Amino acid sequence: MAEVRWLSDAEQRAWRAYLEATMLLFDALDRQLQVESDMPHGYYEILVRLSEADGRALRMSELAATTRSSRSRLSHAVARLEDRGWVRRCVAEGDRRGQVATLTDLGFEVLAAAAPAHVRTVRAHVIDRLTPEQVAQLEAIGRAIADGLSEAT
Amino acid sequence: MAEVRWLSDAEQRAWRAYLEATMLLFDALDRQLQVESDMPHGYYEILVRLSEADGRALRMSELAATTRSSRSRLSHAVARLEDRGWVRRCVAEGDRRGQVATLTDLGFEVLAAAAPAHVRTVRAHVIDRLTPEQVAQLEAIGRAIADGLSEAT
DNA sequence: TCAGCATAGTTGAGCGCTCAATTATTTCCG
DNA sequence: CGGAAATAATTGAGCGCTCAACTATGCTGA
Repeated sequence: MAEVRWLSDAEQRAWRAYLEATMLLFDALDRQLQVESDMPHGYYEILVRLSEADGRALRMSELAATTRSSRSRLSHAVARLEDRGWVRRCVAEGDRRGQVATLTDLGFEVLAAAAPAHVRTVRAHVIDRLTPEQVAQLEAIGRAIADGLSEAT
Repeated sequence: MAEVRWLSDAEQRAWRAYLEATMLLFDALDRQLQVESDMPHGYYEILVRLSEADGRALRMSELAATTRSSRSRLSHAVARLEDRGWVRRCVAEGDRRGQVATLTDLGFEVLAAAAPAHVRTVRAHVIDRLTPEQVAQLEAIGRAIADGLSEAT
């Protein structure tokens, strides 16, 4: 094992600030969505991605890719969304292994009802607390980190 | 309900980049710690905070505050850490309602063994992918968000 | 052609977290 | 003082996620 390059003070402060912010933020987002719309943040993400897709439908694997979640996580989640009638699954044309998840009208309505309060929460805790420059910086930083983690194909 | 101020394109991109990065990152951190040190990231955080405290001990409520976790979460977590022999609990002097969690020698060793690989992971996925300026920006952004969420006393 | 491997997705056990309820102790103040 | 409220922490039910194992279908080449 090579030497460990510990974090400098500045790096440590940045890392901890990011961790702290993210922890508090994710808890807050989850709570807001849970209380006001009866769904965890992960479900909201799934509904959003489906709502943006052609025909409001996506293959399970595509949906897993865009939501950055494992196949297993998605399977469990979509199963529950289906129970609620927010999403419907059917076999994909041309590949009977595949499943296509489709957002139902009810699912779309639920999403439309949840979105305003969710966006307000994101604004209140993140966007509106940052300068436009910081918003741009956050995008660049996020991209740098995400790209590094994505390339692990 | 007031009008909704939806996110602009730039805001949307920043928010999604941050979400994506954080999702991938937290999954990666959790997996690394789980595989190499048999603990979730949350447990690591608890061990770190205890190791930095005077006498390697903290009141449950202080530990909850510094790790930004609920009392309930912490109770469950410390119960498991105690089962593993990494932490010990005893009643606080002067207030028999309180409990003091103390890092055991074994717990300290486990933390010391886990730390190098964890720090390498944080470097590889975050710090070393950012410029020093970006590290400073991340701290400022993190602080802005965390401060907003903390003030909800 | 068909065996072997790859791909798509599901399933169940086990764990950590949330919420609400609960226990135990201390503080406040009429 | 003594009862009510505040504080400290735990507990258990329920849910979402991970991992590993599994089913089912498609592809590929000797």
